[in-house]
Amino acid sequence: MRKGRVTLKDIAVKLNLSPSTVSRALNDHPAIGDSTKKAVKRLAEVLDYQPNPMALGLLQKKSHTIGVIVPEITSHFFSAIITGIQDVVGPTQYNIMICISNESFEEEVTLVKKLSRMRVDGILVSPASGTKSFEHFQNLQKNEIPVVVFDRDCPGLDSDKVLVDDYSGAYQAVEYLIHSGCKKIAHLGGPLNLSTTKHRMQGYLDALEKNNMPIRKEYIQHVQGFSHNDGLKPAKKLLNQTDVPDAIFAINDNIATSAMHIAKKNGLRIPEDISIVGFDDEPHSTYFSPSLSTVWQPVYSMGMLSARILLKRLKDNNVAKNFREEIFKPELVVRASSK
Amino acid sequence: MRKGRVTLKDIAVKLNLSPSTVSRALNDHPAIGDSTKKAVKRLAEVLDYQPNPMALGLLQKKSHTIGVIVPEITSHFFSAIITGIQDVVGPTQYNIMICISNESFEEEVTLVKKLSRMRVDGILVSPASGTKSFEHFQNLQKNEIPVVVFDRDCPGLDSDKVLVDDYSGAYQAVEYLIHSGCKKIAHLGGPLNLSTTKHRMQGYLDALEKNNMPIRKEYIQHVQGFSHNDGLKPAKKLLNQTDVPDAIFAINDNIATSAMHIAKKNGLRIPEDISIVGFDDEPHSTYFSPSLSTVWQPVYSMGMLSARILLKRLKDNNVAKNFREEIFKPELVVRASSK
DNA sequence: TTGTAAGCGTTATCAA
DNA sequence: TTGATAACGCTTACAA
Repeated sequence: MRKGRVTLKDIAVKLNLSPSTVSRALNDHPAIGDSTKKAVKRLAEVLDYQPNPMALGLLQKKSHTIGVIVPEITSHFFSAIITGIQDVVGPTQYNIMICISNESFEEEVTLVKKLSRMRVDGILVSPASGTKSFEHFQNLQKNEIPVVVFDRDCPGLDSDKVLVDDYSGAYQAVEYLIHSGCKKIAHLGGPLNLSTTKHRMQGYLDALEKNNMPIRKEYIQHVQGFSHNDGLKPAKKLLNQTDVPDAIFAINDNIATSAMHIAKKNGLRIPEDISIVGFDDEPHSTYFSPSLSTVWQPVYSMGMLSARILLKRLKDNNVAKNFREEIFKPELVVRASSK
Repeated sequence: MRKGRVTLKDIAVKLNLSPSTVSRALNDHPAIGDSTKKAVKRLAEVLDYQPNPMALGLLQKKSHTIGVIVPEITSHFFSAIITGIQDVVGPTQYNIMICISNESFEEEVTLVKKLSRMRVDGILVSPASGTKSFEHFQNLQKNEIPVVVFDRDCPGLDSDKVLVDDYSGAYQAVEYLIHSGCKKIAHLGGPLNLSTTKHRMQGYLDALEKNNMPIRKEYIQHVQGFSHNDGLKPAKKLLNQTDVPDAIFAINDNIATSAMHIAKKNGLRIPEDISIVGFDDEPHSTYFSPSLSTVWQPVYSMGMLSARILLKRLKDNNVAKNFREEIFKPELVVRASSK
């Protein structure tokens, strides 16, 4: 009695009832008398009864837990998505297990296995930049664990998806640079196999082409990761050539700051000599000098929608086989780092 | 058979064994024959058997889950701590459930209840800035859930603690400002009831006093939250008075950037007219212009140690009643925002 | 309106 | 060396 938590049985004994009656009373079963219901609920309250989720889970073959796999949490981008997810899932019966893959395919696979072993009811995932194959996600689906992919697409994977029109965001940014008079627009692209990298790159290329601007290979560099340091070397390559670009469209805000750093170091004035545009609209980007022009994405909404789609699927017992694909529109935000 | 996951029983049936034998074989019980062990393990491998953690949890009254409560995850500070925790806990049998209180006492209480209901085996927590009472943590302890507090102290709460010598960090920073010739050193403090706020403030006050500098009330302002925007108003109050400070020691890097922002706007040169020092050493602080002087904290180590202490306690069945209190030393990092 | 009993998947105890 | 059984806490037919 002193040991361990209060159980249904404890309440049953104290009230001279059977555990099943207590269970039904707490679950507002119609066949239970009002007086017993009240008595049970009162005692449960007093004893601070908390149903054991493991017993429930075992019985219902559900963990009531949703796994969330993100590449990292330091950026506002992913942490805002997580906030969106939490705000939707929080009020429900589900718990969230946040896992960080550190942009590593291997860690992602490990996490997926772990979550699968845990019997999570569903998974929200934005794949690592190193992720090229999606077997691990398909294994989840084989185990009837629904997967919702967000932000970074997994081409070929049949699942619900909540994405951003990266192509449009990039196109907007580059077309704006063109219209502002830039003639030599460079691109600092992301890790090569990411869908976001590809789509933004395509937006960049198409914007140039549609505006009859030449595509110059030496104006395209790719970073290996998304942190400031990852951008320094590629930015140097871009800015240390004889025919210096007069604009850089960067894969994200961090990399844009790498470009700003190198540009300043090389004595270039921003935006007079070179315009710089990022992607993501990280909060602190506003406070750099000059403040960074960038492409905003509806991150919070993405998180919420991803969670809602998963919850709906769980509610419907994962029967619907028609997967949803939702695509959000990003928006260019012009600040002081561009003309 | 087709439905649901592979269980011990499935394996047992296929091999004409009893479930208990299979269980023992998988757990390398000495009394099981080598040949059966091999057969069982092989089949388990083939069938991709994954033990059901809920069954185990029910039996052992353990969830094998550790709850982590942090006020936010956007700062490098907390996300690095989380990384430290993950790196220690990841290789063990335990899972981590990361929860974000959004600096709100109410949300923190809700999270604690949720984790308690979940039967987490232990909790690592850094309290919200709104948290003044610690009953919710004491309730956990009553339920024999060990609590390790990190970074932000809970005065009066008996538990393991992993803290930083904020006093020393602040003292170092302010004394350095004094030695560099600043005469009018202001402080942008944090939310009032946080231990970190108090200790850094005391370090600031003592450094002034020990160096025979006057303490001027009008040079002390407090922010309500830790984001850039929270710092703008207090920074204005500090910098829009007639006798403008020639140095600001800010509670963290975000707030320091608020001060930088207002200082620049007011036409002050940094560091010629005013020195600014932050706290936390956020990675992007290096890339502001001028790069920010700040106080570094061993965040990753803090996360690792907190996790290790909790794991140790779990291993020892939470018997030891002598709580550990570990205090890390922070270090001043001088960059370009100060003389 | 309430109680009984079975079962979810696993391990530990006892017996064989 | 292995098997049968009970137990963990809960829900749900089925019975009363």
